[in-house]
Amino acid sequence: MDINNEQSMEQTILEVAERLFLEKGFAMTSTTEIAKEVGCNQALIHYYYRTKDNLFNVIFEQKFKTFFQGIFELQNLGEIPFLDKLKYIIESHYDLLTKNPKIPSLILNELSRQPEQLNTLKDKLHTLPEQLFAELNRELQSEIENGRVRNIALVDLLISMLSLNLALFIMMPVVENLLSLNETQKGILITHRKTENVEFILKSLRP
Amino acid sequence: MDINNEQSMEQTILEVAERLFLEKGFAMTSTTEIAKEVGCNQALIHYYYRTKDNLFNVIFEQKFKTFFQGIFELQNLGEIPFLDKLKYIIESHYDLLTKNPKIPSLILNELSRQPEQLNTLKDKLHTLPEQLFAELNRELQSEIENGRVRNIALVDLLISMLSLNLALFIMMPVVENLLSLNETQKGILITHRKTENVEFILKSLRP
DNA sequence: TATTTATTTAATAGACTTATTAATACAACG
DNA sequence: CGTTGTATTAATAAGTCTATTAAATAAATA
Repeated sequence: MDINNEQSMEQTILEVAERLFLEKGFAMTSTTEIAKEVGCNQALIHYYYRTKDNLFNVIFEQKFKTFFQGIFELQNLGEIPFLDKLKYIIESHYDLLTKNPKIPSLILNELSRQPEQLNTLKDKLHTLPEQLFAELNRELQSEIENGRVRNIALVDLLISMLSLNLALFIMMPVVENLLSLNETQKGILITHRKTENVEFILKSLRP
Repeated sequence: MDINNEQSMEQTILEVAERLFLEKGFAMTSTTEIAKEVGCNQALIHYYYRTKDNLFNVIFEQKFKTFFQGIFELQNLGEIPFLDKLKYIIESHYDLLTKNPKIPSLILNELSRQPEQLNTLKDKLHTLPEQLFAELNRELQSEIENGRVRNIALVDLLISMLSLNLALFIMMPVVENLLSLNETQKGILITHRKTENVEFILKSLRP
């Protein structure tokens, strides 16, 4: 496990902990186990991170940010047509999920463990999506008025987009097992559902 | 907690355990805590159910069955048009989720804890969906050929349906918190998304 | 080199967990 | 009434988990 010649212990612990927390969640991962995988003494975990909670929150906060900032940083889209923009947003979001397939489950599981955490995190996300929403809404209304998109509320559209993208990744551990998918097949499914989701949404928006 | 004058202890334990497992998951619920909520001695849990694992699996299996049988028992639909049938399936599924909003999270969380469990459960679900799928596929193909539905694979349609229905309930704990929804508002959202999902899907299927 | 500082370990306290066992209360029944 | 079987409890073994402390080692610095 530890051919981490050059890497600092502190960093190695963080990485191992991240992997284990993502795999098995907070409750099912012990500092003892992290230490064993790192190949160090268990006290060292506490030396660097004081408490298990703290270690977890360091990781969690980082993942949370990665994730939500990834969703909202949709600048430099400029003046492309609305539906193209939508396609781009769906695909970016899907790509983000593909790169971080286990973050959603982590967030959903652990936020119900410590719901207060949400308020702390809400503040730290000053990347206010309001602006983005407002602009998208303006464009959507314009498309509807011009008869290029059927009548639909932005919030409903966004929930549907989010649902279609997110669900596959949340269900993946079960799907994988149930259908006995190997890595290749899993990859094919993921790639396929990306285009499928875009098509499904755009087709639904036709006037 | 226990004005369970007439109910047997064995049953009370099961019900309290069910509630706690659904609320907080397997790892975060101790037999000590279950006993405390039931108002009995902790040894009694083990007297009736031997191990915590066993108690959990009794509950889990039952929920798993409730859930998947609920999905697949779509008899007596008879000769109604394909799109009506689809609407009915989506709505039934959504109603099932509304009645059991926490089961999906339970299944997703705990199946990754003990993946072997899936094989056991797979066998017990002899309600083979193959027949249903075959029939649905026949009807879908017919609709496509007759130009009443755009070209789409059944499996993709089903995944999209499942995703749209499931995602809201899985995200609900976070959504609820993030938007500070009270029970009423939550109910409104859930009701609204039911019709929205049906519309979103049917609109997408237009040729 | 000597001394301070940072890293790492061994040992362990203290809390909690699951599970078992033996003892007790309670019921039914002959 | 006394006996038998079930339901329930108290006590506790054995293990794990987090966190702390003091000692040992390694690194840095003067």
